[in-house]
Amino acid sequence: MMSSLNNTEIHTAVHDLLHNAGQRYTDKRRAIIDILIQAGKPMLIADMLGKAKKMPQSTLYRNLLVLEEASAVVRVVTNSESGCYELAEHLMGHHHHMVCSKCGAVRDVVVPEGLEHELEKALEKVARSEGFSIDRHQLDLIGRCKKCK
Amino acid sequence: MMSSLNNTEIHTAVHDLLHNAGQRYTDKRRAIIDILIQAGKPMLIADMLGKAKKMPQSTLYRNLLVLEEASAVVRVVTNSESGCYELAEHLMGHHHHMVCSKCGAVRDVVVPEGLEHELEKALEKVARSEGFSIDRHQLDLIGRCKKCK
DNA sequence: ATGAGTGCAAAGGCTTTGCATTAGG
DNA sequence: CCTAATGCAAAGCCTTTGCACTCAT
Repeated sequence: MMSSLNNTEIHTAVHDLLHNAGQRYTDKRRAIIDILIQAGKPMLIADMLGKAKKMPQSTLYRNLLVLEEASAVVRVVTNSESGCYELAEHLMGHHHHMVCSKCGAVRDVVVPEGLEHELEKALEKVARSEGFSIDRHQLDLIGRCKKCK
Repeated sequence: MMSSLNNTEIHTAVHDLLHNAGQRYTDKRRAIIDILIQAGKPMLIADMLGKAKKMPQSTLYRNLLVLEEASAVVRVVTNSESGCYELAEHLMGHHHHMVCSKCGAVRDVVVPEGLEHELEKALEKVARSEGFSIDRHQLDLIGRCKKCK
């Protein structure tokens, strides 16, 4: 049901996603995807600007919106001062986040599939009774990482 | 394990929390807590400013930080443009959020206690193996509400 | 050629800060 | 009395927008 792709497959998938959205897979967009692949975790916009030193802010911001619209990346909600993005779930696999409330570090975490499935069933049931239709869920563990404990 | 308090009990509890933190329970802070009690759900800073018409922005922002520091309120992370706060869990009871990705409406939702407990156990186990200590978790269902479906 | 994508700089919007005034204990 | 809290305005910071230039098809 769930799988992550290798780097080449990811680029191909993103190319297709953009193409279907009537967008081009330009060098800058490829560079952004490469950064997210290499990081393997959610990246702050501030950090992405540090990694891609030649990329103007406006280009990064605009392309993140395009990539999000095409479902290649998702914006991760955090309490950080700057925006945070990662590859979409169908590229990364379903997972959750451990967020350090002190230093802001984010690590990916996977819960047992059985429990995940049970949780989804329960959430679906509650949501249906409220007339709410679920697109996805986001689970964050907030606490202290090894360094900040 | 799970309980919500009545309004008077909440004010008393907040008073004690602030007192323990060496802070005073002033009129403005009480007004903020009243707004959150009345709303019964997470409130955007923008909306709180609308409710408390006489409160300057700086007073609201500063007091939210004080109340958060004293564990009376928590900042809810959203993709909204402005900050979002609600009463802390020990005042509200543990719950999760259904967030409409179109209109931004937030509803509280409670999952069966058994499942919640099982989930916590599993999360604790994963976190421990990473040297991460969990303070709390946040689970959001993202989708469409009845109106926006 | 022709519209999408890019770069630079300026504008926008939410949040924080400085400082003088007021109030709670 | 004395420090914390408040109010107003200005400054900060992240993000968005305008416009001219460049690139890919």
